[in-house]
Amino acid sequence: MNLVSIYAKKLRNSGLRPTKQRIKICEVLFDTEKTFHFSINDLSKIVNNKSSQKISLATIYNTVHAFKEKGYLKQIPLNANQAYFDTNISDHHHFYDVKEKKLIDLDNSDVGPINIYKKINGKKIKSVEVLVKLED
Amino acid sequence: MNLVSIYAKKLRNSGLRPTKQRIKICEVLFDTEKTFHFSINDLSKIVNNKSSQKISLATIYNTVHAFKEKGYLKQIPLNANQAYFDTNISDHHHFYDVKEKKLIDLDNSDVGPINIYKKINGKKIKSVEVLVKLED
DNA sequence: CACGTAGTTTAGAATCATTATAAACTAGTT
DNA sequence: AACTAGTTTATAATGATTCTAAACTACGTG
Ligand SMILES: [Mn+2]
Ligand SMILES: [Mn+2]
Ligand SMILES: [Zn+2]
Ligand SMILES: [Zn+2]
Repeated sequence: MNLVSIYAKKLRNSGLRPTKQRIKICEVLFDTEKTFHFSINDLSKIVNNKSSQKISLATIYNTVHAFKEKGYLKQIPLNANQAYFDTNISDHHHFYDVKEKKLIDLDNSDVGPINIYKKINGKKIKSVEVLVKLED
Repeated sequence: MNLVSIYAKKLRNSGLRPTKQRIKICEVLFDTEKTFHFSINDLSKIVNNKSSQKISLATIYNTVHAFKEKGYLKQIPLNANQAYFDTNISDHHHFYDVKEKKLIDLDNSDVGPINIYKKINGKKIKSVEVLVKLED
């Protein structure tokens, strides 16, 4: 079974039709050993440099939102003028190099266990994300 | 010594002229027992509901940036369509209630010690911020 | 107390990431 | 083949933030 049919199946299983746009975006996002961080603009450039059949920016937005919704991507909490996403969907954290404006993964094993002692009535914890800002 | 002259002194010490706009913004931000979270728009409304002499939005932006620069305010790392700031400048963390879109302080004492084992060459840690997302 | 100047405020314009719109297109079903 | 819900797309709209440049002001100097 080739990657394209794996992506098609994955999309169908999520209730998303496996269009050629979504497949191509899957190839860029998931055909790689390493995970990576990207903005919508980054992704648009990567995708559209790969072939002459362009994918519109609107579709990139739609797809990233859909993939995030389905849990295939995570958005990184960060104060920047654009949103950053992560193909690494495991529980993990980030260094943010403020000067270089660069994100670096901090695996869960790179951070000691995090204990939250405060409880909020009727709410449960959905995620715990640590942002470590770096300076020189 | 009244609050206004305390603010004036604080501003002068930071190299900022104590204008009536900045003093008024200081009063809103710092004349209170409790710290709080706000967006630029929140602050603009609060400030301008207090008196008939309005402060322009540009000045609110300028002042918040200046105060953040000087360390009198912190920006909260969060994925939202506008920036959120905090008058609580102590080291602390946040709950984010995703449904209600509400931030809740998590004091340092509400979170166990956080150990970062990974090192980045030539960089040192500037801050460690935890965002705990809540769901029902 | 003028005066000069750097710093500040402001209205309004510009920017730009993101979202909305609605028409054309297509995957999957009958 | 025909139908339909879902998708893509160009384009417009939105809205937070930043920029601009002119008017204003705090404050040191003579
Ligand atoms: Mn980028
Ligand atoms: Mn608000
Ligand atoms: Zn990551
Ligand atoms: Zn806070």
